Amino acid sequence: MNIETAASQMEALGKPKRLDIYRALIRAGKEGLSVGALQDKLGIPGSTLSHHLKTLMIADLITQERQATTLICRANYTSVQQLVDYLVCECCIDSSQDNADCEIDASLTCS
Amino acid sequence: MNIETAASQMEALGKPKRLDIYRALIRAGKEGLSVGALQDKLGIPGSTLSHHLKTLMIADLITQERQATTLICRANYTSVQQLVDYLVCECCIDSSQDNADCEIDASLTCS
DNA sequence: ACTTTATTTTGATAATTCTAGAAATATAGT
DNA sequence: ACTATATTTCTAGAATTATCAAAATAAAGT
Repeated sequence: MNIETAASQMEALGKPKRLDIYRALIRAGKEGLSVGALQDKLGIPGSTLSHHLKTLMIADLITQERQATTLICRANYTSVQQLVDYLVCECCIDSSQDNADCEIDASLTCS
Repeated sequence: MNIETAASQMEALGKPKRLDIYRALIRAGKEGLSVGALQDKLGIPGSTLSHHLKTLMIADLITQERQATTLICRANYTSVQQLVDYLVCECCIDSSQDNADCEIDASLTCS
């Protein structure tokens, strides 16, 4: 992971509509969702949705697989994990203090 | 956490310079870094740096504390954790498949 | 070939954002 | 009050981005 990649991924997730799209795909799991299903679910015009999906694709945050005329979109779980790692996994390494009580907790506690 | 907040935080981290600033603060730990120290370390002009810090502040990703004439900046560890939770913690909930083998791993394995 | 369905590309406009020099402000020491 | 240090605000130009209607493309059924 380099900083340009990480920043472009963050940027891709940095607009409410694209974050919405991405989270819908995270929720959808392995089955994914077609472009049309996303369009119905989120109420975004096709051309706009297509642009946003392209941005997420270029950032390697989602994948697409064609099934006849429909395109199935899926979240790329590996890349988001690497992104999160890049963001927080060097916590406190430049600190001269004792890091034992570093406030950041690397284990996510999903509620 | 709502989608506007999450998106604005992602957007704040979505430019290489700001991500660099943020990661420098993550690495610095509780001690934090002054604006001037960041300027020296990253080679960013003062006015540009100040704008970026303001963006990170508004997004609640960092905090600032004045010590005489210098401003100490620190990463807000709580907010980034909430952000990561928001991003991945609803993984697969809309899936009709068995989620047991969901590919996403909620526990970060920092290497 | 034609039609239908699904999605992307084109193109154009509006809006936002990045950047950094110059000037202004804030704080504290002399 | 004056000076020095640290940081922010002002300003403006360049660059990027978001949006979506309309046209184009892709795939498969009739």
